[in-house]
Amino acid sequence: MSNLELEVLGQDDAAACCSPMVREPLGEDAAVDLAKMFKALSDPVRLRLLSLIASYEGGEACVCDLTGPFDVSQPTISHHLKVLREAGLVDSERRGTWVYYWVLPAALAKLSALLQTPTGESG
Amino acid sequence: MSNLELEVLGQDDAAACCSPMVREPLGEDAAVDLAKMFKALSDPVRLRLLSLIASYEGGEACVCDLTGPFDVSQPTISHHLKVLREAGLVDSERRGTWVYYWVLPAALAKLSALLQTPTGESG
DNA sequence: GTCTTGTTTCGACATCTATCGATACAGCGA
DNA sequence: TCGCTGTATCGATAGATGTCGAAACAAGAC
Repeated sequence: MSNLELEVLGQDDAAACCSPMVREPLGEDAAVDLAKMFKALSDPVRLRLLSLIASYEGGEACVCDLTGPFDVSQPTISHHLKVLREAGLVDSERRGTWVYYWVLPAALAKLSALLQTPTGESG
Repeated sequence: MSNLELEVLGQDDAAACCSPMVREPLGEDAAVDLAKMFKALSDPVRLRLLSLIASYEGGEACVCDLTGPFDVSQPTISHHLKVLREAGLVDSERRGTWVYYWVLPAALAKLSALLQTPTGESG
């Protein structure tokens, strides 16, 4: 019971990690972590993969569904999926022959919150 | 008068550009454009530069304020600022000897909206 | 165990990128 | 115009990255 309580407190601490980057200067360590995630999003194929995965009914897609819509080879798709996974933007699970991928909403929400601008200032 | 009205309508059209990428699959052209912006954000120094610029009183900073806080040379700072500017994330203006940079909130807002996840789903 | 399908990893390669010091350019005051 | 400060560009370099086909690995059916 006491171990469970400690874990919950730990999660609370971790949740207080991101405010808009325009509010106060980013630290070096935070910038390194965030740059990794943005780098994962900096390729058109990977952006489209992420979007396609998330758009699927049920919010997940099998790799076999992902190799057709792109003009790159299957190993390249695998490579891109690995980059997304290692950046913490998606997770995956093997179910028999097939491997399924899904987007991690918390990671996107973190980046979205980071890029928030002060309310009402849209240009 | 009629020309002004057309321009206003044009701006209204441009504002209706971004919905969350998790909602429906991104197209190829949109992905290429967006990847460029994410690529600009994929370097730790550039992230910190963007954040520092936006955090300044008045929302803008002179290059002379930006060369000190980083462990890279002045030409490297210039190069990074150029990348940010060409990605449409910042704009700049020379005022005599000094060059000032400021963040373009609409660009950040566009990316933030793109990364929005369905309300209430944070993990 | 063999064969098949699906997926990941490997190695090579062309291209891209962050960084540097040197240099060119921009602006100002005397 | 000259000398100075501030900034952008240039050319070179080492390291990173997207892509491919081949090979290795994972799982299922017979």
